[in-house]
Amino acid sequence: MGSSSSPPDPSRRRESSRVAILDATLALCQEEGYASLSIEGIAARAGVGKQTIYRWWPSKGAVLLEALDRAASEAAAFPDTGDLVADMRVTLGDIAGFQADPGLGPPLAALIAEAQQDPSIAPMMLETFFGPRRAPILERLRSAQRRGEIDPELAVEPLLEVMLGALFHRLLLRSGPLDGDYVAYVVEVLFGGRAAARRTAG
Amino acid sequence: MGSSSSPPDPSRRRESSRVAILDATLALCQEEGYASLSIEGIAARAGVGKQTIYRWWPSKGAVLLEALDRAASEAAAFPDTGDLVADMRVTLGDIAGFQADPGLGPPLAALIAEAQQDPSIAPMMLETFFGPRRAPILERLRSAQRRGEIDPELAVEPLLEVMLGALFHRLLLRSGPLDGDYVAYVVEVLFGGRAAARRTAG
Amino acid sequence: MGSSSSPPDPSRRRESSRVAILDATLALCQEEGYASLSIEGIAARAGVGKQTIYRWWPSKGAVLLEALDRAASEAAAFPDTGDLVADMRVTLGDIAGFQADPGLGPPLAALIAEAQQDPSIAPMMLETFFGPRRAPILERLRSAQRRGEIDPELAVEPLLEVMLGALFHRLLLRSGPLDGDYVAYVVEVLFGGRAAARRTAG
Amino acid sequence: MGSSSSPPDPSRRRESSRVAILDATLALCQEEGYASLSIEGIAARAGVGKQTIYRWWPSKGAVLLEALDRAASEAAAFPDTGDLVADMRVTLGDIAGFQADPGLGPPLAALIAEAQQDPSIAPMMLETFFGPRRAPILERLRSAQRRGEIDPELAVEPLLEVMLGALFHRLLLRSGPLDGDYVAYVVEVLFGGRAAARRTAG
DNA sequence: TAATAAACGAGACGGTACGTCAAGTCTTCCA
DNA sequence: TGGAAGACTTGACGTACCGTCTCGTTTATTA
Repeated sequence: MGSSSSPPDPSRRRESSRVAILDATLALCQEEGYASLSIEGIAARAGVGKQTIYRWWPSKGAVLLEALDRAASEAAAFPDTGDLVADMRVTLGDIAGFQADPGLGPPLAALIAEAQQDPSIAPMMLETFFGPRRAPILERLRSAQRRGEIDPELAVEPLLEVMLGALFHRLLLRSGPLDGDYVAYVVEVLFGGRAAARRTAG
Repeated sequence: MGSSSSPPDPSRRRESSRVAILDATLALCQEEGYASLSIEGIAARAGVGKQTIYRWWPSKGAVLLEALDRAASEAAAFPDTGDLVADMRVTLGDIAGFQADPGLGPPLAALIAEAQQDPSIAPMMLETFFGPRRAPILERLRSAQRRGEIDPELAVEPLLEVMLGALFHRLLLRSGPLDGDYVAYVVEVLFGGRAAARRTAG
Repeated sequence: MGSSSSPPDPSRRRESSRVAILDATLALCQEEGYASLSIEGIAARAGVGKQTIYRWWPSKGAVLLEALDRAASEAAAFPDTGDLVADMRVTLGDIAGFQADPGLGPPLAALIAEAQQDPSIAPMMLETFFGPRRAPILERLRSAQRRGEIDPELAVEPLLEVMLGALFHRLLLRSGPLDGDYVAYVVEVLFGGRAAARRTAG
Repeated sequence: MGSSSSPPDPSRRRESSRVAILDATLALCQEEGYASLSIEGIAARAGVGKQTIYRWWPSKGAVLLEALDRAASEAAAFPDTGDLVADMRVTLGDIAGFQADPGLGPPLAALIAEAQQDPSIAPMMLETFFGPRRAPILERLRSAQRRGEIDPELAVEPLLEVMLGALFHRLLLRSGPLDGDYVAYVVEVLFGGRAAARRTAG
């Protein structure tokens, strides 16, 4: 018996097709929306056979993930001026700007959406896309702990989840604009203690 | 000439079909996942014609929204003991429990996902599903402001977005468990000021 | 148990609805063709409930049969001048004229077509529609036999079938025009002996 | 821009699917009748996707036409013994036998019926199905003219229409059996001059 | 410098679901 | 209580894509 097909040889892969597919995917997603994105449509737009897509990507979401990752390659700013509130405003502002970009936010939202249906997407997204982008922010939070700006006992990963979750709420539920005011609000509430219950006030 | 089709008369609607459709929708979504949920499948399971679904709901997502709303009718707890941190832990804990429920969380996540593709879902969801459930929490936050537990100048709607966004992050990205520890963390960070930059410490 | 429904009482039938249905049926058939004729469309055009049609007619074809019968009530000419060839030319010409009428031929063809699918139509058509119209022609053929114009041993019913079949060929297969030339040809070949093999010629 | 879809490439066509579709079509038509014949049913019975049918045939009738043409490929007898009446009896008898066959007559009748609703069927039928089958009969009639058996001035195409129309009458209206007696009658009346008005008798 | 083997474009295939239309049945309300 | 209105279940329509499977055609090493 044996397996009927061997895995493809990456060294023979045609780079021009790969790029054409990624470009077509992002363009179609931006123009028509993820809902009407189809493998057939991508193949036609890229001038590529469907099999070439199926050969190299496991799913439609994986193609979009790579396309988005490629498009978002410009590094965000991760300043460390010593002022945590100010630095976080800049960093979160960059991320909010990405999400508010009409060409990038919707594909990202679509990808998060797709992850709900396709269980292979969520881990791929966390590792490939979010992981590398979050690492410097976690590092900035840890440096803040070392300087005593934040309680050193606090786990910083969930802190990042809260910060980004706040942005996701607006990205996914469209409950308001993803602008500087909202970013400032989130930073103020988290790092400025603005919502802190004044339990010892009395 | 006149319009070719008139809207259906709700007084002639058959309640038994409506309930069968909602039950079938939620059951199928729980059993097979939203990805393989289809109007055809719902109709078959409910013993109903497809047209009956198309007649009364604009989209698959709208059916699921109503089905989920119906299933989640039991009121969550909104205590007001005077201890904001403790009360928020209870309330957020209830919501996290809902999202962690394997029969309710995935459909909710699917609905948020669907809202990314179908722009009519997001507002419907905010008004029908989230709105009524959030109102008592907002009221609790305002009562906290009146008692001086929270800065009275602070807008409370975005505060709720931050709290719920933190849960959404785990619901949608599966970055960790939606348990009491996480809820306690979020409440502590927001209302306990645990992450507050100690700018005046020196 | 017993049958759940009793046959309707014809004395309570509303004549205005019957006429509206027949008018709508023929009009729709002429305007849009039999293929797109539907009970729903007839009911809507006639301002009548669908049930009213189902109550009084067994099938769509039966409605059209009655509608066509009603529209074709003007008697054709059945002369008996003593000249069989001339008389048949007039009579067949009348029938060909009916079939060539763009408002009457296509519905008749559609009815013959429908009879192929609905076995109750063919006998109904022969009795209701064709029977009364053919009787005077048969009578004319018999009078020709009595006068010695036709072999008295010959059965005349099949003779009529041959004559009308010739017209049906052009009606149904559109193999040529249903005009006076064709009628003259048919009459000549049948009653003029134009195609007769000249076996005794020598 | 250019047309959005190109015609399919016949060289890539799968013959096994074509045959399965034709077999399924004729079988279903014989078993259940043309009225309940559906593209869905054919596809299911043939183990084929619906698109494969839509790709290669323009309509349900066209599929049946090809199926019937395939089933009726055995050549009929076209003798030329010199005796026109006898030869025509054989030839017409063969055709009547085909039409009287319970597996072939009804599909042929259904096709003629379908041609009334679908205007593309009639010419297709005349060219593909009837044309080749009629050619040798026309040739036989012309040879009869050359021998003086028939008036050489007579157009033979309409003569064929009259002969076959006679059969169609019985096929479509079920006014009597399509047997040898009827065939003999028709041949006698046309070529034997049995119905000829004896205008010069007196 | 061929030969050769893989990836490629193209697209037909068996399927599933779409959203629409009409069939015939059943129920409600009106005159 | 007959009839208009129309919601209901059923089932077929023709379309869009799915993911798989050949086809010839590049393309880029290996012989």
